[in-house]
Amino acid sequence: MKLQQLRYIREVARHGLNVSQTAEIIHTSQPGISKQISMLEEELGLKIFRRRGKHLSGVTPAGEAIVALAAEILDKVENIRRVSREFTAPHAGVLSIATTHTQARYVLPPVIAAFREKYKEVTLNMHQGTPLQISELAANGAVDFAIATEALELFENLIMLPCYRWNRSVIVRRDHPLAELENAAAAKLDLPAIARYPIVTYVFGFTGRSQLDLAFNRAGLRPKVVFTATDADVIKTYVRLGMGIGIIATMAYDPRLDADLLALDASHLFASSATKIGFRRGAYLRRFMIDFIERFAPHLTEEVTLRAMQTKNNQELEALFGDLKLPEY
Amino acid sequence: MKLQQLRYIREVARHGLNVSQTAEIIHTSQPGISKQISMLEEELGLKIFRRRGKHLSGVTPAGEAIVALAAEILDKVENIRRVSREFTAPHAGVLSIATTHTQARYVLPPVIAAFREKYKEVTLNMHQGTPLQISELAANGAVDFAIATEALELFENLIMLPCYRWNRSVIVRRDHPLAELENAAAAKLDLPAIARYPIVTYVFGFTGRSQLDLAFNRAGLRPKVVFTATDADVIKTYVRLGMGIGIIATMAYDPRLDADLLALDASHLFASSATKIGFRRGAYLRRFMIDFIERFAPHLTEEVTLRAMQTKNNQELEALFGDLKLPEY
DNA sequence: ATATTTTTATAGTGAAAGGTTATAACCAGT
DNA sequence: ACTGGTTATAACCTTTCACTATAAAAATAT
Repeated sequence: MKLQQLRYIREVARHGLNVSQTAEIIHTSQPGISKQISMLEEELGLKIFRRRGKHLSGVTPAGEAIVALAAEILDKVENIRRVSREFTAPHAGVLSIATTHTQARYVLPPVIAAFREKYKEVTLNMHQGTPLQISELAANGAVDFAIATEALELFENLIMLPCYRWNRSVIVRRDHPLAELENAAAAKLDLPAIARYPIVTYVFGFTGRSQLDLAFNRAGLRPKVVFTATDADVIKTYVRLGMGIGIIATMAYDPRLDADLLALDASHLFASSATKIGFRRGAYLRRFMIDFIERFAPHLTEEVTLRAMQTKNNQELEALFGDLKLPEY
Repeated sequence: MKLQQLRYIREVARHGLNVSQTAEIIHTSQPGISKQISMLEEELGLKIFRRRGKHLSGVTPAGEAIVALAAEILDKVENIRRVSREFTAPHAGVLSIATTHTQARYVLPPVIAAFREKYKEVTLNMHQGTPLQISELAANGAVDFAIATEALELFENLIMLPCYRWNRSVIVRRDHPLAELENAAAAKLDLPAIARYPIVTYVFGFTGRSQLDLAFNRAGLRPKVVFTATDADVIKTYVRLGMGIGIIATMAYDPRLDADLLALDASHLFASSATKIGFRRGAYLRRFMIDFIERFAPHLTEEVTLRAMQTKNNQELEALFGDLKLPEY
């Protein structure tokens, strides 16, 4: 048994059992892969893949178990490499983060700036995507961290650490009727008042959109959502055009740049959402990665992170953070 | 990085950093190992082993982490092999058990007999040793199961399942003063009565000997232990010679073969001990292995065993069995 | 201190492995 | 039945790997 063989079966399983395509992706020849897989099957005395004629058509039950073990092995091999780099070049390396617009645009910039200042030799890769894409990237090991508010919990092999809670604001043009509430008691803004106007907000599945629908449903209201976008910048643009009132994450309102708009705190109307940072269970975290987490969420100290890494499933993880008070914005 | 290289560093680390000796043990040449280790170190860009001149003198901090990961990887490779054998030859294989005299002689025979009946193609290896040796064998993966009453808890990487509780009996010659208690109420036998006579029992560290000392100490008694042995057969032999009274595990008294001796139940005098079966955390258990466990301890069903395998440390494990009532003999 | 034994590194060699290209064989969808 | 895509086989070549022999260096004994 060779590591190469394990790698081949993992990659082939990952890429839809298409050997030729897999060969291209991992820059080797198709016969090489086919041959090594056959040899491994020969050695183990069983078929890992089911075939229909010459084509691979499925994974055998034994194959399922073997491919899963192979993946675990290769992850650990990667961990050996990481440990080595940690010792040979502690402040150099690569940090890949996948995240959503909201985080990338409004939350991460100061964290990233400070991080880069300290770790000048760490190459930073940022990938923007939908919460689901982000989670998948992290679950596959394509990126080190996923930072998002949704979808992270769908992957059992992601360790998610809660970072902070945040609320929503209603943003309106200064000539909008609701603008009169600017100096009134916050309680004056209520759901019926909002539902009276056309709404511009996030697409479903983005930035805690589900919490928003939930609140209206509970109140028995059917708001007129006239436009949805995946990011607050687009939303603000259409609010400016007078298309309606916006509902966005509070941290996406910039008092300086958005001076022409008015933000009305709506934290009493919608349940707050928690943004989380997720990484792969079993991955070895470089020191600078642990440091990044702590910079992003100061309560996630090295000790807390290491403890979370020890957990085996999401139940244990939740037990760990069950009674934690998160900072709330 | 090759699996072979990982194997070499693990073996060298295991065998006191002596490359020549390691080469002999694993049946290969010393230059081969030396070269592969150098190549791996070259690839990772760091030294795994510290050297004094040409001799290996220690493991570097990075090396510690790497060797540990290598061991985990190789364990999983072994698991792949086991999965394969499970599918290609479900009822064939090897079952290696390390245990103490008491278990091997008095408890296991019927279990083993029934097991062999069902799994004729499973080669059984039994190893007898001290509780500590037994635990080490299991912790290293040299055997599949360790069965013992002591020392198993010393290894964090052993999953131990409690099998049954057992008590002690005092065995005396029929001409001994204590023999008069044969038909009396059990309560008549007490610690002072026992402490009055010279005692023949287990060596410290064997078969729950510690429980025995504990009981006497608590009662403020200093029994005269005149002879200690590692097994009940030897103890019985010296009791027959009139050297003193014996205190042995109740299941080690055979009414038929030991008809010349009298066994007085002492379960009310000494706390019962629990015999456990232990196996390596992370090991893949073949079906016949799980079946063996259940035959040995019927309450350890497949489901219970699989659940126990999911635990990550001994605390979790204890939580799982905390409120379990074991069969008691 | 010196000699002897033990241990590791280096060099050279042959067998085997592993990847490559070319090509035949085969399936799947039109 | 044909065609485009996919996998298996063959032949070839380079690299790897383990082996033996031997040199070099430590550790141990004298």
